[in-house]
Amino acid sequence: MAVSEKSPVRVRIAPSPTGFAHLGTASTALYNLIFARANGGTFVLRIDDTDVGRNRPEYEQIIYEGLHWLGLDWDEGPDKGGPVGPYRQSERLDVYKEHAARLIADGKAYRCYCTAEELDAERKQAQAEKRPYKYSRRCLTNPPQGRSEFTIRFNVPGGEVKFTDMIRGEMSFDSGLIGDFIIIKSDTYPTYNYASPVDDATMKITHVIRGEEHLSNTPYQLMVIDALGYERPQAYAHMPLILAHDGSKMSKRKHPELNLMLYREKGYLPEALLNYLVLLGWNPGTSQEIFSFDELVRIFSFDRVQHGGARFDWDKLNWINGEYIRALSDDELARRLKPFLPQLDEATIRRAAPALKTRITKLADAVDLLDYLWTDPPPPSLDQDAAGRVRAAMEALKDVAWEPPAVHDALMTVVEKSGLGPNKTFMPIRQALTGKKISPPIDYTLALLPKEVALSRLAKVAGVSV
RNA sequence: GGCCCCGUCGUCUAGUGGCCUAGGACGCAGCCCUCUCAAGGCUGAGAUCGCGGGUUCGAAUCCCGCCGGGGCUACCA
Repeated sequence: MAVSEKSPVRVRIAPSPTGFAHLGTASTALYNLIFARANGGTFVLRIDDTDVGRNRPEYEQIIYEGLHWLGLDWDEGPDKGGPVGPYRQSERLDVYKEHAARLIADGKAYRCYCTAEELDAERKQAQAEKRPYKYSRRCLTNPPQGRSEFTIRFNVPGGEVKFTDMIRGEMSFDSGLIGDFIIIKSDTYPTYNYASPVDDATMKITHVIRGEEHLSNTPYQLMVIDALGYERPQAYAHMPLILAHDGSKMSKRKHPELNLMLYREKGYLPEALLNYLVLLGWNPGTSQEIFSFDELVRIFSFDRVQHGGARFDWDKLNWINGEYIRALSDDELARRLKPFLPQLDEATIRRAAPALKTRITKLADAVDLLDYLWTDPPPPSLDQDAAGRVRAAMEALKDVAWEPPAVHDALMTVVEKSGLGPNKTFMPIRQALTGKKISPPIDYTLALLPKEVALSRLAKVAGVSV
């Protein structure tokens, strides 16, 4: 993507601290960071906390945590500072107020004393008459007297609003269809379509990369920037939305996959999640599907971004996560597994790593495979022959080095003597040790357990006392 | 309702007038490998390209209409 030389690239994300860290925030942050790094630009984090009713400071911390987990770190933000701060909208109230005063002085905004009820009635009236609703502009010409509570409305000038979307090309909206919208609420806080462009302009944002839900908001914001006499961002990019698996919009209630922290809890690797997200709405035009961040910085481009929303698919995410896990070294896998296996010491986790690698798709899957190491399974009841083979195995194992290869060799001599397939010997052992029919390869299943514990579990099912 | 965006296998997608009897990936099925489960290898099923009209010698690709989905239309962001 060619970028004009005139000003250094500055991009931003502007999440609202109104709940858990959002998947969409992660996705938008990723595209912004890629673009920033590709152009030697700056990535800004701004907190859009103008909804007094829903914002909570702890939610801001959760956003930081989620972004840090993914490695999507910002250059300027509320916690880091920077040349164009403050970066929290609630701390920029005077900025919005000053700009609003200027707009009013220029006749580009005006106070509105209408009550919510009156506006509601206007809207219903328009609806009943099947007429597209636009604010009546009553307060522009003859505001009601003797009221003290007011909002400030933007005086929409009319005309075409044009801008460049890096994904869709030239966009054009008829602002005659847009009513005078509120820019300052009666609680003195700014609305989104006002605070956002004021901040984008004063923070010298050059490229606005955000979700598609903001495409229709862009003309509102551009009008504000124009009215203030600021330079507009060079371009916008509206990324496709991430839809629920059934094609509907994701909702916090119905779709837990919206919650970023869920992925960490389930054991998705941050780099795998990022890889999946970038593929949801973009492709390189080649068959490559696994990308490092640096690779993305090199090859990502907005002209290969999808225009329509993409459905979230756990299966594909799981596959990608598995690919990343398999690509990890044993040491690294063990390190990442550690928080998921608090019952085990590091050495044990490390010894299990090779056997786990191709068997788990998420880190948390390791628990099912290894929980026999800290819980005693109920002993299965075996028939005489099987119990006999277990006894033979105990005998063969007694003096063997407690490592998978040695264990394996010892067991094979028992298999050979039995004249039966290996499973006839291995499965009873597996069940005796784990209580399950599925476990890591039998040599690992044995060797991961302390030798005495393993032998005592075998003894229990073989009907011998140790 | 108005404005805007979108519509190719179940899902993510390639495709920009002939190379498409529509390609890849995930998932699914079968086979091979194999101590279980995976991983890996191979094979296969799966899309009349939302529908209907045009334009053209020729359309998934261009045009129009319709239908469907999504977004915005808030003193939410």
